[in-house]
Amino acid sequence: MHNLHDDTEIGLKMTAKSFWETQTTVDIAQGLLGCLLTYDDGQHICGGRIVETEAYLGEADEASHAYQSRQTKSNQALYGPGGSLYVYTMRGLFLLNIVTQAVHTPQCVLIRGLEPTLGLETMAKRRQKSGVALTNGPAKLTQALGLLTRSYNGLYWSQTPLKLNGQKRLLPAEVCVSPRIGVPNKGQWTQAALRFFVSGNPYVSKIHKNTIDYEKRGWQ
DNA sequence: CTACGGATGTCCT
DNA sequence: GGACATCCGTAGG
Repeated sequence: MHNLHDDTEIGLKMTAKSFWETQTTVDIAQGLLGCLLTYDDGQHICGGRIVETEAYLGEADEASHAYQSRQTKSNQALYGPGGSLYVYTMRGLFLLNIVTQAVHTPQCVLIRGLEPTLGLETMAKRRQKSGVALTNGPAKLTQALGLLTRSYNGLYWSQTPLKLNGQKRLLPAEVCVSPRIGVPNKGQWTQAALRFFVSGNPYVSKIHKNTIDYEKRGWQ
């Protein structure tokens, strides 16, 4: 993640195309940890710090929707430019990914966990839950944010009601790495260390309770 | 904590 | 028509 930290007298420049297209997807997945993500559904602005991500590595990756260059109407956005959104639905739920790399290189980062900082009441109302269950999963956080549409699928993130800010990024004290969640029977791609999370943060999905850092929540 | 079943859109035959 | 999917909630040990 070398060049993530370099231009950070003012933080990460996520509006720059080069942020998404000149670094590896793995570096971007790690670099997004600690960045602020918010969404305005027109009524309320909600959001928080990204605490968990996964990298999906395109044609070669058996877990990727673009495995073997698969191209369908619903995964088309993966083939777009870095920094555009890939919103995927499964079982009636919405999952938020950000495309990485240049056009026709269908890689992305899945946002899996958020530490809420903005609009907590609204998110609790939408989720009918409180505490970590607000945003400790990829479909939980889209429900909390109110991002329940695919209308921004394929658009560059800054042209949508979604905001990403790496300029006041919190730094993880330690980044943990593990296999991705929900990728069974895919050989080395099931095992691949492509999930990244803030060690000890309570909003990481499926975190072991005895590893939670209640004091600093994994931040420096 | 683990295990299962729900509920739903998309793709392919 | 059927299989399956980047999941979630809850029941039960």
